[in-house]
Amino acid sequence: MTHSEENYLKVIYHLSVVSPRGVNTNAIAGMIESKASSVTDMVKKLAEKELILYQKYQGVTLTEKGLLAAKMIVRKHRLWEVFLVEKLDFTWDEVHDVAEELEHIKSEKLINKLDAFLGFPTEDPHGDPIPNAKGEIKKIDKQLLSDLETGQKGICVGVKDSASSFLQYLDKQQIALGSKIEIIGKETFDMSLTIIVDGKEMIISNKIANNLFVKLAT
Amino acid sequence: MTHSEENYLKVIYHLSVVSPRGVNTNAIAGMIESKASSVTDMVKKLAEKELILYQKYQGVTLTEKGLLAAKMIVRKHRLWEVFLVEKLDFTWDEVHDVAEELEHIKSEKLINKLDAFLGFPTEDPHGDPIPNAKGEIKKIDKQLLSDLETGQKGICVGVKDSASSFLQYLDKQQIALGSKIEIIGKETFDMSLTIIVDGKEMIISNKIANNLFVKLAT
DNA sequence: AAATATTTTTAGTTTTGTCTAAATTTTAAT
DNA sequence: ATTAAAATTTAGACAAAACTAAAAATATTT
Ligand SMILES: [Mn+2]
Ligand SMILES: [Mn+2]
Ligand SMILES: [Mn+2]
Ligand SMILES: [Mn+2]
Repeated sequence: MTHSEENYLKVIYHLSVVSPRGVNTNAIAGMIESKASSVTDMVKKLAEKELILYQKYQGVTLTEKGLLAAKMIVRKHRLWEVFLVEKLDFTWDEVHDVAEELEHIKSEKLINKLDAFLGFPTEDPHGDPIPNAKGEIKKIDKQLLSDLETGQKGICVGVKDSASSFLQYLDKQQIALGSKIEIIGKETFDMSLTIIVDGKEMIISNKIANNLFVKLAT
Repeated sequence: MTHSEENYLKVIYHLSVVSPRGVNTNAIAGMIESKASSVTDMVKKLAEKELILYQKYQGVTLTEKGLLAAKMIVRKHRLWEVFLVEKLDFTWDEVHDVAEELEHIKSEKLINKLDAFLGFPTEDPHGDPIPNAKGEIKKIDKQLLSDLETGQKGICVGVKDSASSFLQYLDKQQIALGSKIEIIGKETFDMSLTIIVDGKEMIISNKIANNLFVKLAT
């Protein structure tokens, strides 16, 4: 599989979460940063290789084979992110672009040895699950902070968006994975939240709350 | 720079050692495993980018810029080889192909952090020198085992060829970097050598002796 | 020095992955 | 049910990196 084919497969995999009944050409083009016509071409090739099911005008879905291949790319991406943060002292906002390149290195032995070296981590630095060598993913019990009610408490376990500007904002506010968050107020006008993060009170916008995953604390 | 351009540059760099007055089209084609006509095309592109000097029919030489770029690729290749052996427990015959891919990852920060993580190694698992971040290379005092006289002793410090079949042969004979080698006899007919490796006597062919580097022990 | 062999370059194709512009199909709105 | 809008596909083109076959330049023999 080429570099480009792998990128398409991964994007289709991610889009499948929200569009399980078929991923659109345009959505793929948006993620890959290419044009719809280019997507049509590539999608035909992937269908030819039986990695996806493609019906003209109806969008695409991954086959079993394509799903496993996509998971293996995601596995590599996330393991490399763990390596960069844990071993090379990268910050969580610096790792994504490098991992985008590293995920294409073709060596099963490499990735399995890396996995062992890192102690078989189950989550990456952004709280996303890492598929194991068989492609199995441990379901993480989490929900968006924006879905919590006033008075509820949770522990920050992941980010939905991992744009570096967002991650750097979180660093500045001292919000990290593991932080205890309690909601003490909701503004109905703009849906902004007043929260207490590890004892410190602050106000965050709805957009922030919409991109933070928490595990509900009872 | 593309993947392919980097491979050409690296090959030209290696061939420059034996052909400092200009590397031939055919020699490059042999190493890249492509055809002379393809080399001509690529060589024009590299000259256009001022990475090499190219005169029709006269071979190519690296510019300062091209030399530094080539050294950075070699640096990455060898640091990744050290990583694979030291941290992921690969054997020295398994690392080259993976490093061929890893050497193209584009991140200065990554390679310098990797360098630090590995403790700034100066040689790779095959005894080849690793250029530092400035492109400086520590000259290693070594010579071919085949150039030693009967009675001389040395310590194995590197291999000239690093084909996995050769490396596996060395493993089988328990010859490794650091082994003490003494020449106790030379056969004039086929230039085979009788040697003592860490106390163990054995016979090796001229081809083996021609691919082993030793540091002379006084 | 001329003839021959070798090396290198040019010319013309191919494949991969992209693009623009036009045509087609599907979806949404009157 | 038409019509308008949006999404998707087709057609044709291009750049990168490879190839084969033929032409040109250089090197080697006789
Ligand atoms: Mn990422
Ligand atoms: Mn991640
Ligand atoms: Mn190598
Ligand atoms: Mn090496």
